[in-house]
Amino acid sequence: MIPEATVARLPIYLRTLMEAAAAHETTISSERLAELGGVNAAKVRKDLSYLGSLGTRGVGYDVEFLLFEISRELGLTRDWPVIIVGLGNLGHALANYKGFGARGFQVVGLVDVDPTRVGEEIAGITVRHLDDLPVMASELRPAIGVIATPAPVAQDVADRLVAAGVTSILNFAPGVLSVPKGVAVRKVDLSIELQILSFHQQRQAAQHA
Amino acid sequence: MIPEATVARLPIYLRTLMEAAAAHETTISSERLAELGGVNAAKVRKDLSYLGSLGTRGVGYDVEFLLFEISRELGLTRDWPVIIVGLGNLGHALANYKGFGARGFQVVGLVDVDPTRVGEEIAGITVRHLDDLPVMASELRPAIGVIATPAPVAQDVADRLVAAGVTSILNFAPGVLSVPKGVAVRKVDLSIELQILSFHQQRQAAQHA
DNA sequence: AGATGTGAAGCGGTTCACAGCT
DNA sequence: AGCTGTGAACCGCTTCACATCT
Repeated sequence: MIPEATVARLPIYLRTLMEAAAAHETTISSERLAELGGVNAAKVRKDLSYLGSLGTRGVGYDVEFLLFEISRELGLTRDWPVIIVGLGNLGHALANYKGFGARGFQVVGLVDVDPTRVGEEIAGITVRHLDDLPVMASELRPAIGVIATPAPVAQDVADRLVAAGVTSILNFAPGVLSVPKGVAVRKVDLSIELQILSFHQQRQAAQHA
Repeated sequence: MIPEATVARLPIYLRTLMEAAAAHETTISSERLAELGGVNAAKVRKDLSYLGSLGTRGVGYDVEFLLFEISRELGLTRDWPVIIVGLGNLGHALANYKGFGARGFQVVGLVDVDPTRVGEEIAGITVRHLDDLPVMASELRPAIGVIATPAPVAQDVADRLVAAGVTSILNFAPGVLSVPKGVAVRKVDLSIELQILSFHQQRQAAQHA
């Protein structure tokens, strides 16, 4: 089984390889891949070895081949329909975010509870009511749900998404979500990141005192 | 020294404690704190022990006291001026994000290169040009820089922020930033998160096949 | 009695160093 | 000769289990 930490780095290799491909490099060493990706070369080799024996000793890795293998491993050779719940500041920005659909993530549905927002069209998609989720689920078969709601309703939204068959959730609301086993949750929490930076900032300041 | 992993969890305890305080609980056990924060009780105790001996055996932790101690450790007892660079979709949303300033993070400056955006007023702050950064730095003394630009210019922006005296960076642009030692960088990468979810989604699908 | 604080064991991930292949 | 693939050492974090204190 591929370690979680490795999975989290595969996207980095993917991006790095795309840059290499764009620069017309056909082959790449673990050394160079590591340098471009900001990691250690041994780690690159170990990570890639989990996907199989993909390189050629004495030569390196074939850029195109590796791109394909990683894409396949990450499940990026197919499209994943995405539903965004909560269209405040952030949800709006996400709905309009172009790079979103870039690699196979297709926003297929937008959901909110605010009656003034329901019916609005954002990035070509009409916002529907949270209560419509079951219907939308059978229509759109969403795989990934993005929660961009205020914290207090995030758990309820998560429950509804899970009930609608979503098994992957990207949560921007602060707080812990509890979901059944088999449902993957990734959390993006701005205020946690800022607080971690604050800690470093304070330590930095203490050193200069 | 406090382990990095512990620092990353302190904000979670902080939020949990604020909920407990709001519910008028005056004392809390590691068990309960763990449950609310979605972690293990032994971990809570070990984490908190790095800040000192803050609890009372047989009783638990005093909510208000612990709130203060964690806040202080994270450097949240003072304000950190924040500058946002890049006011596209995301930067805009960030500039308007209220919860941002909630705990001592004050957005003091907005920067872009697009002449059509420079001069625009967002959330009461006038957008200035990237070239003004040195001047803004001496005026505003920013501690934290938020990069919400397209990937290709992120490194240049980071260099300028560092030159302007910023020692903490929150980077929303994909890719690796190289910064001098002593500068802290936290990365928030939407597409990496989605790709990790894609991996789980694919594994999930494989299991149900 | 009850909950903290912590040595020690356990675990996952990183890094080293080199055998093995081209 | 050169670079991959990988066993083994290492490291940091997690978890256990219990001595310690109120």
